[in-house]
Formats: sequence, structure tokens, C-alpha cells
Amino acid sequence: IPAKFWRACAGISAQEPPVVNSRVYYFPQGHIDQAASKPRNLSPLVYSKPVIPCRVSAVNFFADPNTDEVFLKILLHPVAVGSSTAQDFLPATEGSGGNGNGNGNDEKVQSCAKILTRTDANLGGGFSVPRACADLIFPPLNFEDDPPVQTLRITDLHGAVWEFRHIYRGTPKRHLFTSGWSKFVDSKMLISGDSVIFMKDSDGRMFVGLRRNMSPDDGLSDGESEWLDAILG
Amino acid sequence: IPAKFWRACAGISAQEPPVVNSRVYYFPQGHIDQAASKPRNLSPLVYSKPVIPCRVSAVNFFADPNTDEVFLKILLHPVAVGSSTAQDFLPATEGSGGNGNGNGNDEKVQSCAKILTRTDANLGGGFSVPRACADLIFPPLNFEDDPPVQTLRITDLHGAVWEFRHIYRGTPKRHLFTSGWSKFVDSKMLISGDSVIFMKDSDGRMFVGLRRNMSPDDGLSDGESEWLDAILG
DNA sequence: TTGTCGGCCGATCGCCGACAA
DNA sequence: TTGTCGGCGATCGGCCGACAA
Repeated sequence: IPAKFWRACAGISAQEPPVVNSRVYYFPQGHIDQAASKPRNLSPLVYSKPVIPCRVSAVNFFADPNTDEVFLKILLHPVAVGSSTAQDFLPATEGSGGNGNGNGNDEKVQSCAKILTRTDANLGGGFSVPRACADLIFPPLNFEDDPPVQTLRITDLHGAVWEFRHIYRGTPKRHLFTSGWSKFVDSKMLISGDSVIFMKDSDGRMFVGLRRNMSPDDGLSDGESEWLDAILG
Repeated sequence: IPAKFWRACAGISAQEPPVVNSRVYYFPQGHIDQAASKPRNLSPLVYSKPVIPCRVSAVNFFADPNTDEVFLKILLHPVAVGSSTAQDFLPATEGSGGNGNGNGNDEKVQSCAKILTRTDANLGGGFSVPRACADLIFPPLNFEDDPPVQTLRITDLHGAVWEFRHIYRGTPKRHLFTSGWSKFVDSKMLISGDSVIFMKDSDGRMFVGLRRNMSPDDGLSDGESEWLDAILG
């Protein structure tokens, strides 16, 4: 997926991806400790060392086919210790060689994220569209219509297109998604606490990405929370 | 699973399972040709031979955890060619040594199979219980009630219990499953042409097994069939 | 005896404005 | 501006007898 989408979906709390040709340390034991699946195809010699100086030879951006969660694949090559200086290992924010990430087309992408409320995630319910999202991302409604309404076609990070009925109604007036939203929540298995990120590129095409809630106690109904509290004391 | 259930579910067209200690021929190439997954852990020497005389050392009965389809695991041990006679390789119907299959408790099991009609398989619909099934397998209804009705608890081949509302009604009167049937069809992903087999052991406990339809053109709606016919000419 | 259909009733889905935070 | 709720209309699941094969 394009780096610009990755940035928007990873969110502000995510670390900036490393830059191609920058130098980093690889900690084999830390990798083993934190990785969900064991690293493969690495010689036992690698594991015997506490730290290995490396050069970032490639950074690629992906979205998980099942969960839509974004992640990176970072290709590392070991380098001789003598050929580097301490400065090379500082967190790089600008390319130290060939303004990298294989993505020169870093056009501006407007994005708007929202954490889903229980009402948003409730199946059969709709989605309260944040005002900023409607103004910045979606095509303007014709407010002479009563009610103003349009059907949006928004692409997810795998290229699948989702349709949402976008309507401006109620008292006081507000932007809502109705038809299509429920199917999206169901398909993506979204629960309250998760986030959706709506994006628009310079051509006006709209995209939607997800960020799953990592806090374990969230995404439960009030009843479930109380029940859990009772069990855990 | 018990051999008696396996027999009932495999049906009359299935070959009788081999008997323990009987002698059979193993055809490696035939195995490779017909098996869905390649046989493993066999030395290349085995594949080089067209046929290998074997002794059946174990026969075990299983039901696929996902599809409920019954199958056998037959453990073979190669035997020296000289130690056998032609008679040993005839299809055995009675044990040639130690009345086998590890299942002496072959009590009588009453069973009744039915091929599902479109109406049976239609989600939201019921199930027309064959008269023989109601008479032979299920507990008798109290025909003084109006309508006669009971809830049956029937165990599948994995030990899961399913509830069916069994009612005798309509004009003319007939046996039907209503509540519970739809969920069963959905969970087991049954389509018209598949079969259900109801069984009762000597203790009166009821069981249900499945047999999937192997004919490829079946299980389609009329519209789908016509459409397929049109494409295929 | 049993396969298929139309009717119909109740449950659920999902759209709505009201209201308050 | 927007989260939650109750209302309620449309849709669908699923139970029913009629009727014919």
C-alpha cells in the first residue's frame, strides 16, 4: 500500500518508519521475544550475537489481508562495524541516502480518524460522521435537497469498494452513514474502541483504513464490563 | 466413532471395511493418484514397487470434524510374499483372525436415512420426517395431544447435541421438524441432495450423521441449474 | 405418504428525530 | 457538535395448512 496511507492509518502514536539506507541495530533476542512467529532462515550464528549493525535496504508498507491492520516489512543487511559512526544510528527522520521508502509520490493526503462509539459499532445502527470528515473528505452535499443525501463509494486498503449512504438530517442536523455501514462493521468485525480512518488523495478518490483498539478492556458492552469486573475483583 | 455408526453413515454403496489381520494388496501408485494429499513418510523404495502385500493391523473409524463425513484409517504392515496364499486376498467379509475391527460391541443400531429435498434444505424451512424414521427411531408422540409435539435431543458424531421440535400436524397429518432444523442445516452447510441419517442405539439414545452428495450437478436451485445448462450447452 | 407453495404472524433490522451532554 | 435512546415501518425468518404428486 502507499506510504501515505500507511502513515494515516498507523496514527500519530506510531513510530516513523526507518529510511532506506539508514543504519540501525538489529537485536535478535528482542525480535524472538516480541515476534508472534519465530523468525526463520536465520543462522544460529545470528542469534548468538546480542546486537547486529545493519543497513536498511528496503522498507515496504502493507495492510493485513484479514484485519486491515497496517505494518511494515523492513529488509536489513548486516554491515561491518567499522564502517559506521554513532550518528548513523540515531532515529532518522530524513533520508540519509536517496530520499527513500521507494515512494517519491508523497502527495498530500487528507485524512480524518474517528474512534467508534458503541452506537457506531452497534450492528444495525448507523455511523455519526464527524463534521470535519464530511467537510474535508467527502464530496459536498447539495443542501438544497431535503434531506441532503448521497451514496459514497470508498475503497479499502485491499482495493475493495464499499458503499455508504451519506445523509444530513436530524435535529439538530448532522452527518450520518446509514445503509451500507452495518455491512462494513460486520465484515471488518469492528467493535467500539476501534478506529476508522477516511482518506482522500489529490484526485478526490476516497479510501478507508482501520486501526484496532489495543486496550484489552475496551469494546465491551456495559454489562460485559461489569461482569468482567466482578470476576476479576 | 463406533463402527456401527460408521456403517450406517457410509451407506449401502460403501465397501465393507477390511478386517483386522486380513491380508490385502497396497498399490502405492494408486494411492498417489487418488489421494487428496500426498502420502508421507514412505520411503522411495515403496513407490518403486507396483504392489505390496500387507497385513491389516488396525482399522479405525472417524468422522471429519468439519464436514461430518465418515472415513477409515487403515494401518498396513508389509508381509513377506511367501507367507500368504491367494485366498488371503479375497475381499474378506468375516474375520480371518480375531473377529476384528476392535469393536466387539456391534449391537444392533436402527437407522433411517433421507436425501434432503429443496424444501428440507431451504433455510427457514422445516424438515419432512419420513414416516419410518418417526416410527423406528424417535420416541412415540402422545397422539392425544393436539397437536402432538415433542423436543428431540439428538447427538451428532462429534458429541454435539442438537434440539429439534418434532410435531405431527397438517392435512393430511405428517411428521415434521420445525424449530432447530434451520440452525442445523445452516451449521452443517447442508444442501439439497445431501443425506441425513438418524440412528438409535439399544439404549434409545439418538444420533445423527451426514452423507454429502457427490453428484456435482445437484444441490442447485432450478434457476441455477438452467443457467448452468445454458452455459454448458 | 410427502414435496411444494402461499399466507401470515412475530422478531429483527435499520432509519428516524428527540434530547441532552 | 454528536452520543444515545425510543419509536416505528419494512423486511425476513419461520410456522402453518392446502393441495397435489
